[in-house]
Amino acid sequence: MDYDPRAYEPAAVTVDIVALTIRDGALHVLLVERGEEPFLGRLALPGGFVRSSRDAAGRLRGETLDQAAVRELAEETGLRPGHARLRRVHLEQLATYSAVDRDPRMRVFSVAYLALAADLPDPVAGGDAAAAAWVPVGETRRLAFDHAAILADGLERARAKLEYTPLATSFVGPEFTIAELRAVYAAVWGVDPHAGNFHRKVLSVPGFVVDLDTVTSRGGERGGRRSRIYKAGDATLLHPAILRPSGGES
Amino acid sequence: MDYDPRAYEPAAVTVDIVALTIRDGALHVLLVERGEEPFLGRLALPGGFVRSSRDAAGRLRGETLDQAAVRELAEETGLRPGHARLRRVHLEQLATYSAVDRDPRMRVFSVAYLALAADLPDPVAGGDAAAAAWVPVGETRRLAFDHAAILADGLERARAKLEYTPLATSFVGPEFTIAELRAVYAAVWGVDPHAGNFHRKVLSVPGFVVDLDTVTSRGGERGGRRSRIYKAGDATLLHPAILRPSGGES
DNA sequence: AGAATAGTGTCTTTCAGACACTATTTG
DNA sequence: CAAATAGTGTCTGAAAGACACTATTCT
Repeated sequence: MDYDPRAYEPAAVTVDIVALTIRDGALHVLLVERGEEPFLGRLALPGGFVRSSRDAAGRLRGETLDQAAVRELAEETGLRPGHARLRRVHLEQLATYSAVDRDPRMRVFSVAYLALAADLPDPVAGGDAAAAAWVPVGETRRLAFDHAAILADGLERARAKLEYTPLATSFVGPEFTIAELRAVYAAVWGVDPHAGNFHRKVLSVPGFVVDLDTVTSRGGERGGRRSRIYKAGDATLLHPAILRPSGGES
Repeated sequence: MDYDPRAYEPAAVTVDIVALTIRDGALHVLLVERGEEPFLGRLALPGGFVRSSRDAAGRLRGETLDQAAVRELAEETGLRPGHARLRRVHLEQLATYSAVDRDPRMRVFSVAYLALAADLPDPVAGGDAAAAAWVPVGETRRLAFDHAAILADGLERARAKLEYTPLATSFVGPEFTIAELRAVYAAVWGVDPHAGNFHRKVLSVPGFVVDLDTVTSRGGERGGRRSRIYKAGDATLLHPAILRPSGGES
């Protein structure tokens, strides 16, 4: 692992974020409109370069990839890093993309992150992005760079992890009903699980949800029973899992 | 995404490989002894810098992360890239590690790969490594950098993917018996699945293995029936999954 | 023969999914 | 009341795991 920086073409490392939320029952992804070349005007995932430098004493300074992802998300949403709503965001690393020609300017390695949130505000155009918006995942045409592939990977990760982790609770507020949780699965998977079976199954998984012994203040718009209110439990893995309806094809 | 390379501290991107194989019924990982500082003499995962440059016409040249991983693996094992035995190796990206101080020399982002192989040769000390060897995963003390954490992540990935993918077939030759497959699960998981149930379960998963309608030339050392021979099927996901015995704790 | 290994039968329990049903609330 | 929503009961079939058993081949 000998190394001389000058022997190598400079490489850059960026983070790109697949930020997902649910609005009006549909899964949305945060996209920015690029304000400069390349791909000027094209929609892209929010992201940016990872910062590192040396301080006056020559010590290495910088941010980790996780920190860079939080910073980028904060910039796009206009929230201060450390804001309570940002701390409730689920953030996890997806994968690193390295095609030599993925950015025409230079060698860029992009580390993709998946961010899941319940209630992030409408984005503000930040820094180098001309505009930003939550876009339904079905209406994302012609993304810049290889961001379509990254988005697809992010969606698949989210869909898979709903099965065996309590990740769905990241999409709802701190208190929620079983129906709200089911709406998350419906939005992410594209199929609405059977209400009765879903209800029983969620309650049967130890540590998935905790009953708060309260009910909603009123039923549905046009009638209906009031529902009990739950919060997320302490399970990190769901046993048994909540399987995708299409997950059991044989 | 504006960028000026000179405004940033140079960063390097490396690949580090968690290469696993099974020897004498035990899971082994490929480790090298570092031939230079930092961590001189310490064991480490094989790895190295990703190469990129510009050609005479100024065009960007270089290798992808996947290509770099294959190259590193080839260097350590002494096989030519493209060798048949290398093409049978399962290679997948694990995660990218970014702690600012993980390498004292400079900012280094390490993209970790998981490599699973049946029959790689004894490693040859390559380039910057003083020595290399297959080490039982339980006997890996004090690895360099953050390689202990990377190894742990790689092991967990391998253990988890044995459940729901036909990855176990990567650890055996092109033709194998059910018992050999079971030995893979035993080595990776640390628990030997029940032979009878395992047998029936493997055969019940569509596309996991294909019966070659032949039997081994002889039974066990001290007696025993000859076993049928199978090859890997075309399934990419196992339905139903082969669950870890401890995977169902509630 | 007896030990060792491969492979099968069968039972119990758990869980997914279908579907019908009860419980409650709203207009 | 009727419609809508929450939540339960019950059945069927798939599959996991325990365990006993049969089948075959070695010394």
